[in-house]
Amino acid sequence: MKKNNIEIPSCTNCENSAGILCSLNIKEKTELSCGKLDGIFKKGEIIFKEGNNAYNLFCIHKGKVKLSKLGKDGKEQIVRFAKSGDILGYRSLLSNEPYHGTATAMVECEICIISKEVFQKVNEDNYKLSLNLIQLLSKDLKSAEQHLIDVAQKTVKERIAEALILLVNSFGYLEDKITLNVNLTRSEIADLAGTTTETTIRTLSQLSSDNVIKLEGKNILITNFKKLVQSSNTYD
Amino acid sequence: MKKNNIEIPSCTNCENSAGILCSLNIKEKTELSCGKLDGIFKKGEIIFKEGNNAYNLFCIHKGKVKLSKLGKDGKEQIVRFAKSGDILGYRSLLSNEPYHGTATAMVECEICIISKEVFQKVNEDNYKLSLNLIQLLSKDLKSAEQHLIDVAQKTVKERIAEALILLVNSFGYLEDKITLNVNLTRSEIADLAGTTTETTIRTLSQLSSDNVIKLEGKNILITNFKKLVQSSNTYD
DNA sequence: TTAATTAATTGATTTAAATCATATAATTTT
DNA sequence: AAAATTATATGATTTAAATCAATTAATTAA
Repeated sequence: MKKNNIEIPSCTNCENSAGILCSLNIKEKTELSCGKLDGIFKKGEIIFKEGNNAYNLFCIHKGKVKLSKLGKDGKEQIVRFAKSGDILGYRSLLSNEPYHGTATAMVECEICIISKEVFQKVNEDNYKLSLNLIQLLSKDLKSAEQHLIDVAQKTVKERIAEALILLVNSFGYLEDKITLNVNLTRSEIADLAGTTTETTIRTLSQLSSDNVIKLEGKNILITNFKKLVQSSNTYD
Repeated sequence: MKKNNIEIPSCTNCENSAGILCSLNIKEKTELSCGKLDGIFKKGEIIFKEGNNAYNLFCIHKGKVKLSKLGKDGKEQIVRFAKSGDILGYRSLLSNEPYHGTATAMVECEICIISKEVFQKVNEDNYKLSLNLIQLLSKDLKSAEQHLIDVAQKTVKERIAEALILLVNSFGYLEDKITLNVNLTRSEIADLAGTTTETTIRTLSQLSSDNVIKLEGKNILITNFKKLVQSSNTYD
């Protein structure tokens, strides 16, 4: 991480305030801001590591982050994504546990680093924030359970389609409203869908010849979202 | 559900107080108790159903419950178990969402039913309870993520071994300290491990000939727990 | 107590997806 | 700009586990 001449504003006038911390009043936001560090993480850099002691809350000001866990034989499983306005590490801070997963910058990221003590103090004084955290956890748990069922019961093609939908929902499109606003390697898509790189490549080209998506170098264009949803066999 | 002549004590002197509600003081426990209903659910009876509106918190006074979700083609996926002292439904109540899964009584259960309003009120006034809920959710999320990785990366044998370990951790043994204190059908074990009934049967008899477990009718005896853990290939 | 379901078992066959093996293209590093 | 590394691509082969099929055992209902 590079701690340098970046200028992330105080929490009191952060444009990302629509996120989880929006329920805080000015006094609390000031308190949260007090003593925070701002850091730049380069693409590929690790923000925190699974199993390490948790001392900080990370608030993504700008950028894209993947959360992953290590499985059998060191195989990576991507469990979630995070972007501007999302917070990371709060679970470990509130439960006094090591970080549950590894957070990696997918692009250059600007991130505010808030100490455990400050976060705990603010949380203690604000029921609304606790409730927001409960709801956030609840949402994450719901999608983890859904992801579990998907991996357990769906075909690879359905899972890859589902992975693409998750990417759309997490990061959206470029200005053309069709090109996925994120670039993962085939191997990362595999780690997300729970399959292998080769199978991912084959499946993507299959979806491409089905005219569901279009592959243009690193970019994936979603040419037929409706068909993509059908391909994912999602029922809810 | 049968609402009849059972006598579950007030929360103030419930012997299950070691659970999530232990942080409440007498006044709050009394408040929680006030207006609660007690019900008996017979084996196989549904306590609440995935997708239904959530109006109540369920507190298991006695019994065993499985939480499951429906997947592709109606295939069931067991996501968690609950027993005496555990609470069910709080996620939906706090997030104002329908129940995320279906809760089914695995044996005859005695369950206290607390209304949404009462639970919300008590929760609002007690930061410690909120924190406990956050930690509980956090724990559930952690195991859901682990379960996800297991299903995505492990072999069926490893997953079945893992499922048996989960059953030991959830329900323990009978007095002989070797017989699993819960009976699932082969098909339910399959729904937990994310495989088919036939494969489950074959894998269980394989574990049996490896002298890891012993099959005695409905009962499963864990004759070599250490070997079971090895079979599950669990690394943490 | 017999009939009807539901659960457990075992064998044979199929298949989806992993693995293995190379080849080529695209980045990075030197 | 060349070398080295990493990512993408495709074909051939293997394999774990699902599916299909049929039998027996154990519950539950009539």
